[in-house]
Amino acid sequence: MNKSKTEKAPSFCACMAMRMASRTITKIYDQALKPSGIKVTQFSILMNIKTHGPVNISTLAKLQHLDRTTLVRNLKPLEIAKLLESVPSNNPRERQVHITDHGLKTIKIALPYWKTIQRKISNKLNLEQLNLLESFANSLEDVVASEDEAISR
Amino acid sequence: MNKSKTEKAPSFCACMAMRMASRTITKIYDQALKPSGIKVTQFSILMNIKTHGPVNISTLAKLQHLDRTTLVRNLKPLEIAKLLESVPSNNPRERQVHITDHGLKTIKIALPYWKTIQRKISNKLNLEQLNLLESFANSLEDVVASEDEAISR
DNA sequence: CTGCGATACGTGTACATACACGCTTTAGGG
DNA sequence: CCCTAAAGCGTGTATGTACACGTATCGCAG
Repeated sequence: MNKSKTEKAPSFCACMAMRMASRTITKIYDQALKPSGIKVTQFSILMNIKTHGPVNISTLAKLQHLDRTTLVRNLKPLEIAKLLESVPSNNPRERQVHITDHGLKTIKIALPYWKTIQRKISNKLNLEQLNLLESFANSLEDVVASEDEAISR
Repeated sequence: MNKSKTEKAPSFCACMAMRMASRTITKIYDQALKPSGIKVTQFSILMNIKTHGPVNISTLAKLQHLDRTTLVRNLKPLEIAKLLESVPSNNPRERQVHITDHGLKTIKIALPYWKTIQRKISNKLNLEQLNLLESFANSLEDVVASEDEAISR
């Protein structure tokens, strides 16, 4: 309490704070979405595909700022559950992922639950904080970019 | 841009924004820590054990706001790498986890890399944002608590 | 002493995440 | 036409994450 500044053993880690917050909020959303049978990550994928029509996997990964190979794995359970389909396209080296009727139905079920928890969270954290979250992520992207430059240089 | 308010199709999801930011910042930290051979999650565990002396697993999990069973898995690679040890204690139902010399050495190597990236991030995002991150996580904990009440009631 | 709730731990299962690698195909320069 | 760079995809491996379940021990009420 009486340490002036700049000293202090390192304890607070921005990354771990972020991860902690991520874990916590994920648990909240997953809990809220439970009646729909899908998790928030899956809900997000379905919404993205619904919005951006049939897309190939790489594009979808970029949309979600997600590693492509991660997305490939994440699609698996959704395909098995018949919530979406991935079919070969004209270009034989790419596959088009599109949502099924079952997927649309599931979204319709999940949406009210999502809205409710989204509202609850938005009340708890004010809007500035939420917007800040986006700018936060964007700022971080910048850091990544500059790191990449440093490497390729 | 000209939509007044309250309308707008749902697109921004607080949870997914958080997860995205978490993925991004994790990648940055892991990249920075690469020369030390450990990831930021592992660095965090080692630091916690070093700071809080030998602790049992449940306590450590609470410290990290992490599910206990998750921590059990996360300890595995660290034990295999001999960075820490988990030994039975007087109380036969609990194990004491303590850091090894090799673990201490690894921390010493990793620390400067951690400090550098932490500083870089702190410059990019101002301090208020970082503090806000903590309050953010705490606010979320409140939501979890109230949800739990709602269930047990 | 017996039984029961609370404490502490681990595993099975399933999903999320990303890096290293390898494969196929396409487009374009020579 | 050939060859190479780039685009697109998937898998092996390893870690992170949490829930459901089961096991063992302790402390204590009766």
